[in-house]
Formats: sequence, structure tokens, C-alpha cells
Amino acid sequence: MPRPHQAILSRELIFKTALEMTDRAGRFTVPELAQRLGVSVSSLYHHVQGRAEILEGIRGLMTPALTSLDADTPWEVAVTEWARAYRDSFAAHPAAIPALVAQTVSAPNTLAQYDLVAEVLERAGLSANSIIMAITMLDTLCLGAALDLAAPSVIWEPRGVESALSRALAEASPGADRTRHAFEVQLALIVGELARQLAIEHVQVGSPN
Amino acid sequence: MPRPHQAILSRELIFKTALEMTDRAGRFTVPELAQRLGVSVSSLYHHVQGRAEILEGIRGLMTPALTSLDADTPWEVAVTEWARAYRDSFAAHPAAIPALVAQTVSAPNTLAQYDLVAEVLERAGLSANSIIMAITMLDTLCLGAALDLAAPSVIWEPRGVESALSRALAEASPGADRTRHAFEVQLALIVGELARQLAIEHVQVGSPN
DNA sequence: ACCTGAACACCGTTCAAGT
DNA sequence: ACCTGAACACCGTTCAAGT
Repeated sequence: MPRPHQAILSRELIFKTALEMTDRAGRFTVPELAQRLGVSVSSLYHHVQGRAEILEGIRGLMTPALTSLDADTPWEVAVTEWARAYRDSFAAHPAAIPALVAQTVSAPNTLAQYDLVAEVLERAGLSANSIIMAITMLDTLCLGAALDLAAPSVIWEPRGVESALSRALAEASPGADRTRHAFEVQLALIVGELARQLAIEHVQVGSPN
Repeated sequence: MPRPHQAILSRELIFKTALEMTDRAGRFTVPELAQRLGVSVSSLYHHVQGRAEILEGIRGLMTPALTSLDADTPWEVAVTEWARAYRDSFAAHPAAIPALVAQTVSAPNTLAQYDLVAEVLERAGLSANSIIMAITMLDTLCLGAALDLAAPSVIWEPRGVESALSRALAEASPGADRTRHAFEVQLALIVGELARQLAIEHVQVGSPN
């Protein structure tokens, strides 16, 4: 069918193409993006304010869909699944991560996700202070794990020099799930700590009823 | 005294100046760096291979000095102090972090630091697998905490919309040490987990002697 | 409304040439 | 050896002009 000569461009299409380019080439560039869309560079600026907004659009695309808030689900399960979904969405697009962490979050999508965990923890009965602490810890965890995935900050490949790290690497069982395993351990530690905190606060607040 | 007309430039001076510019302005640029050093842009390329090498030099400057390995110090203390030193060195130059995480570590300085923790954990008697896991977790923690510091990934300032997160923020006790506190809690959790792991492995390996 | 061409002020890097 | 000037191939952004 003949392509319609209107609606060539849209924010959604721009974001999607930019993410595809990042996945494929490790980065995206405004001129390359325009070329790929078969459009002039200046055309893009009628739909987005600039490069930063495109990056924020990418963040929006990468943010997992809001999981429905089931009141029956125990908070431990909800938090764990939330963190896993977050990590997985990062893991699916590792090349985009360095660019995203350099920029403050404004995608409403993503902000809503943080509101969701806060609500889960609030329902569970955690204090405001503990909720803030919990979200900070979960945020740190997902971010750190994602970065480890995107650009391993230590060279995990054994280096030439003899060292304790080389020895450990040589001896350790190989497996690409090193990062994933560490993530799971830390996540369990955090959830466990929150449960402990919850128990303490519950005792302090009042008598059982 | 009259300045000598040789040795105007050096790698050390280039790295130091670039780090200063990053601290001050949030970024450094090769032309601006040259201008600040009172030198032509192309002069820099006689001392460093390119921008990436300057960034790696910055990483080297930011890496804390190797703490002497005191065999008397309990491993829990050594690991805790190592992580704190790491985090503090990041915290001192938050603006540099986004640029650094986008690039694989090659500063020999920094690599030696990771070897050091590995050695501490090896002496403590931890298995190779657990050492790798421990370093991954510590790395994730320091990285995530540093990024939270550099560019808060959630807007911790209360937003307009009513949400569980806003409620928690309004109610929580204010304090700039939110990030630091979360770091300490997570660090303690990790060290605790390592101690537990160590106990398990020690029992498995052999009888007490 | 949507797209374009041309220009702007940058950026990192190179290289022949000077002393 | 060390520094330079000029050029190169880029980059993100703007803006008057077209339809």
C-alpha cells in the first residue's frame, strides 16, 4: 500500500528507533537517528526538545509496565518481583545504561514505579523512614547491578599478574550468572532486613490486636 | 622565580587539572583543558593518547591509596574500611562518576585495590566462589551508592502529585545522610552474609584443629 | 502542521611544520 | 623532545524558508 504522506514522525517512533540504535551500536546520535528515519535532522526537533528528551523517552520505554497491585500478594514477594522486573528491563538494554544514569529521571513512567514500591511498603506497615531507606537500597542495588552488566567495572577476565583476585577467578566455577547471583543474594538480604525492621516497628507501635 | 621553559606539561598535571575542571564545572573538555593549561590542544596528545586515557587518569587519582595490609586486622574490619574508603573517594568527586562508569577500568591503581580485598578474603578463608561473589556485591554497592550521590535517580524532592512516596518523604526525618545510611546498612548486611558463608564453608572443609 | 537546507558553535583527533 | 596552527570529520541545535 502507498505510504501516507503525513504522520511520518512521532515521539514514540523516535524513541523506539533511538533505543534500537543504542542496542545495536552502543549509542545513538541525532544525525544518525534522522538518517535512519529517512528524515532531516531538524525535523526531529519538531517532536522532541532535544537529545536529553530522547534519552528520557528511552528510559520510559525501558521501564517495565506497572504490575497490578494485588493486595493479596505478600509484600516480600511484591518487592522481590518489582526489583527483578527492574533489573531485567535494564539487562535487556545494557548499552543504554551509562547514558541514562548520567541524567536525572523525569520519565513519569519510571517515577510511578517508585511510587508503587512505596505503596507496597506503606501497606506492609513500614515507617516513612524505613520506606525511604528501603527504596534507596533497592535503587542502589538495581543501578549497581545494571552497571556491572553494562560495563564490568573490574576486569573479570583473569589478568596476567599473579594476585588473589586472579587465583579466585581461576578457581571459581565459571558462569555468566555471577552478576545475577550476586543480585539475588543482595535482594534477599535487603528484604530480610526490611522484615526485621517491620517486626521491630510493629512491636514499638502498639500491643497486638 | 622564573618558570623553567621546559616540562610545561606532564600526565600528572593533565589528570589533576581535568579532575579539577570536572569538580568545578561538572565536565571537562579537551579544548578547555588545553586553554586552562595555557597550551595548544595538540600539545596534550604528546602526553596522553586521548580523552579516554585522561578519564582513566582521573580514576587513578580518585582511587584511594592502598591501605597497608595489617594481618592483625579482622577481615570484617578490613572489608568495611575498604568499602568506606572507596565510597568516600567517589563521594569527593561526584561529577566524575557518570563519565567513569561508562568506561572499563584499566587504571592499575584501581585494579590493585580489588586485588587487595580479594587477598583479605582469601586470608580469611573464604572459597574462590564466595570471593568472586563478595567482590561483585561490594562493587555493585559502591557503584550504586556513588551514582545515587552523583545524580539521584529518583527525585527525592517531594513532587506535586499525591503518592505513597510523597507521603513517606513528607513524614520522614530530613537529612542529607540518607544515602550514607543506606550504604552502611547494606555494607553491614554484606559483611554479615560473608561471615555466615565463611562459617558454613569452614564446617564443611574439615574438623576444627 | 510538518519537513527542509543551511548555518552555528562546538567537539575529539591528526599531522606536517616549527624550535 | 616538546609545542603549534590548521585542518578534518564529526556533534547537537537553531531558524528562516518552503509546502
